[in-house]
Amino acid sequence: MAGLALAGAATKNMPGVTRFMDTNVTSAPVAAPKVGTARSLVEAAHETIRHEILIGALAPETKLRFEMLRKRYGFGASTLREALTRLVGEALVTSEEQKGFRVAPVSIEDLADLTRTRVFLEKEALRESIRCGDDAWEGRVVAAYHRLSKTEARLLTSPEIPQDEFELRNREFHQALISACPSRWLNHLYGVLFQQSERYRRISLVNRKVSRDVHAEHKAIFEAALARDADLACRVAGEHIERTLSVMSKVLAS
Amino acid sequence: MAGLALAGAATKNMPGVTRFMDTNVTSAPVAAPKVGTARSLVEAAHETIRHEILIGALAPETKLRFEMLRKRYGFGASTLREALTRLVGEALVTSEEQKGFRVAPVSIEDLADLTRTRVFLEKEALRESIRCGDDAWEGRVVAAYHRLSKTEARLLTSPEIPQDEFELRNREFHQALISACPSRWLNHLYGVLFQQSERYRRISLVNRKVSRDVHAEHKAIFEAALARDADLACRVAGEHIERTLSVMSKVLAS
DNA sequence: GTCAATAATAATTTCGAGATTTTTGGGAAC
DNA sequence: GTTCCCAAAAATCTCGAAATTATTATTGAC
Repeated sequence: MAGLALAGAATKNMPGVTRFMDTNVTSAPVAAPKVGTARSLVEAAHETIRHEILIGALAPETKLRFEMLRKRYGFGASTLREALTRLVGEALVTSEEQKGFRVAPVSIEDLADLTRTRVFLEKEALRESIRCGDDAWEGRVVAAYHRLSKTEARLLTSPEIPQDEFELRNREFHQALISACPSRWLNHLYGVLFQQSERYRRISLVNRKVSRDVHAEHKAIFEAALARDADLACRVAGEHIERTLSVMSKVLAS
Repeated sequence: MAGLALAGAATKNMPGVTRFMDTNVTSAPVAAPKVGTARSLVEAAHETIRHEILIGALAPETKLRFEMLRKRYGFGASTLREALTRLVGEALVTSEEQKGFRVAPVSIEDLADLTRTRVFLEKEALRESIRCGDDAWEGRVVAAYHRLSKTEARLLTSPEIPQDEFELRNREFHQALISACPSRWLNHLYGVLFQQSERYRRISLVNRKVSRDVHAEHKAIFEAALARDADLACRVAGEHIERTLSVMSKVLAS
């Protein structure tokens, strides 16, 4: 019964790894991790749909019908349901009882509120991080800044391709900056807001180049943080975020 | 087929309302809402388990096995799964892939961090609320304060019974205070933290009387808010929360 | 006696079917 | 022309079973 189960049921329970390679029956345990390193189908579905929402492939307020999602991604109803529930917790999806799920709406008002709140949290977290940061923290910041700079330089020459990579490096840099803040809750809440901002950035910057000198802004934050000048770092970081808001608002309004 | 479905399947899909009254077959649409006004079984399960966690009936770090939950509450596996996923989003439950769900742990460190962060958010929200509050806001605050005072008075004479009611009034009062804050995000994040605090309060105060004069503290916040003295209100509210922390920490440490 | 390998057990994860609710569209009454 | 009602269709919600994974118990070797 073991052999039977292995062959026929690989597509039943196992995560994306096995699910996406069902052409032959070989039990090769090799990795074909279409979606990161998901350890369950729910996690794979969660990551997939989250990504689709973040990049705008699933537009705001799109009705998320199970039939559509089933055909598009191949997950079962219960799996999709739980993945969507997770996304509701991250405020990327809204749900109304008996009426299903929708991609969370966007608006200029929400973006302004989100940005304001994010600046409020980031300033506090950054101040604490600068106060508490040790050598390991400095190392993380330097490393993240270096990787971000590389990606930014690459964007100048081949601007279109590595949008996902830029988002990743950008998030890593910002999270490295506040990673020495000892408050778990502040970190957690900031993460939620940052992801929301990421979505607005992706929606706004579809097929657009970054016009202003983002690299210079990152450099200013980086240097202020390493110099342990909390006041300066907070001011520069706040201006950085609000300048981003300004650009995004204009795009959204158009 | 309609009649058949109505009789036999009342326990299948409908929310707690019908689920908990399956003795007779009358189609009386009356309400017997055991769990609030849940519109689906998932919502009923969510509210039920959340309440059990908040009051400590499900102790921190308890393993939440589906078999146990199924027998205890009568919900199906998928329903329970989604309810637990919602609770993960509220940080009342933790989950580890392939290893199931647990009631979120508690610790003095987490309580301290939670309280600090909550004070940080509450001060900002309260300041904004006082700045933007109109007559309707004042009305809500007066009403909530009045109801809370009544409940507090009742607690002095019959201290044990209405713990749930006190929590409800207390939450309504605190949320009324910041309800004029125009930031949806600040309100949302504050709600998450407040619920966490509620849990610590309930765990700490099991079978204990409130020793200090909580009513006087509420009164001070109330008067400062209505006087539109933001600085005073923030200071008093912060002291109120931190005094609560002090009591809870001692209980938790014992 | 300890440790590793293996079988048995228990728990989680996933899917598909069945049931209910919501939505939609046509038709009659006013 | 508008409104209301009812039937049909589509979508959501729920459950139980099947399958995989994790955990525990047992056996054998060193």
